[in-house]
Amino acid sequence: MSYPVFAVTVDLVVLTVRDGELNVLLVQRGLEPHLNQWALPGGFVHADEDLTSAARRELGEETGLDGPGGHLEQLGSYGDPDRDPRGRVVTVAYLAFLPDLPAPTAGTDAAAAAWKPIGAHGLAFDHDRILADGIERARSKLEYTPLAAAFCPPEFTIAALRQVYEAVWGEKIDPRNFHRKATTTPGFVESTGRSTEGEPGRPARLYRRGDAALLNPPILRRKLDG
Amino acid sequence: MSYPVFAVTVDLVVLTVRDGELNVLLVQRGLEPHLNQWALPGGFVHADEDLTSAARRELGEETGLDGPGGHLEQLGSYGDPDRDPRGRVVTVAYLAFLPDLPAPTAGTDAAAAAWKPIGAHGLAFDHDRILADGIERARSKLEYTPLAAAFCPPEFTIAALRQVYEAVWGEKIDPRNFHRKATTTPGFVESTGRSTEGEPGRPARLYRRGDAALLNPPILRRKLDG
DNA sequence: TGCATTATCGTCAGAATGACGAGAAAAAGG
DNA sequence: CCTTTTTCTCGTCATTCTGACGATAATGCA
Repeated sequence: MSYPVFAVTVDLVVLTVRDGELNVLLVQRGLEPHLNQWALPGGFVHADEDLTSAARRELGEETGLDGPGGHLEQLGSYGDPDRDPRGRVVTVAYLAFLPDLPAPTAGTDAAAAAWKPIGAHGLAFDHDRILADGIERARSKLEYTPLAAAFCPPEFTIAALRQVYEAVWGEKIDPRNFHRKATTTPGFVESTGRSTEGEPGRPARLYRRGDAALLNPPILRRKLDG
Repeated sequence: MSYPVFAVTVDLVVLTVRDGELNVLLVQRGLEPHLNQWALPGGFVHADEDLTSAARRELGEETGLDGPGGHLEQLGSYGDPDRDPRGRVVTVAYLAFLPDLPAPTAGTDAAAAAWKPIGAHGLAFDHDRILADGIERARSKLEYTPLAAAFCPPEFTIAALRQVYEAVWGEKIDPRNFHRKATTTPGFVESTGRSTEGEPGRPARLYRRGDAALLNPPILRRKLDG
């Protein structure tokens, strides 16, 4: 049997919220092709490695971990014949949500790693498109799942959760209506009994992520940009 | 540079509604491995071929076309190291919705092709899992998109559209409430002005698919099995 | 003490939903 | 030809959900 030969990589769209803004983890390439250009972190899948394992490994190499509060899912595959000058390379993109904590560390084949606000970057390969797809997926996921909590530390306030929505969607949300929605939607958040201390304003109750896989009813954006 | 070598295939989850039941297109394998076992249709990606083009080509080889009224989207990639005994094979799965019309024709490397009701098949490779993922995706897509119309011919009645939801979700829906929802949700369906003739009961108005990419508000299932 | 800030609770009108009644318009059958 | 059956379509009504926004609670800070 004869069939074409491919290389397979994983690329990561790692999102976090910093200072009320949605950020993505980018690396400056230390190898050809696209030397010194910014790109999504990623690398080749090893010979005896699962795709998800490869994504988790790359995530660990760049950030440290996707521990509790994080989330990792497959985003999609990209395989245009001319997307990589080295030859036929199919990449399986993964989407990760992380709390703000980690400071990125450049991997072995990267000159630098940094959080960058989402926006117009001229990324290497087809990474601009992969990033756009990841952001759109994230915006949609927040509507129907409790994954906004994946952007938060294990314990968080309703206000912190709301700021995730505001950052990812890029629109202001009424704090009173959001509070009602978050606390009454079954399985979204669970109270820990604790509260914040030392912050300005009235102390806020702390919550952890609930056990629902889907929000019912969902939290819908006002305007759909379909 | 050295890295592992892969083969890349596309596999198709082709769904349609026949006699009020959700059906999937399966082929009986004409080659090793898993000779004579039922599997999802698919094949190797050619040397100079886009992933989506490969999926469309395979769909054409098995069914004839995914013409107007149909829909094709990427479902996800599967790459466990031992998923294919021939070696390291990553498959990119695609999900297709088609109207009932076509009768399947066995491709060159298949002994047979047939529509089968979804349910417990012992499919080759990891195709049981891919099929389950495709069905779950379809159920979810009907909630938030107008893609139920992709299961219908270019002109269809509201009742036909409702039967798609009932088949895919496996639950009965009140015809009167569904009629109100379908006709008032912006961009879901557009009236053609024509009506059915010769059918029992009052003639039904015919509609075509609307131009919305997302349904707002969505059509939510009662029970979430997530 | 008074003020700014933030969290939380309540209220109210409008929209959406689920349950269901009832009429309209055709085929089918005596 | 007239009745029955079938299916489509439009209304009604109570309940729930949403968006807008007022009011109060509980803290830090001047």
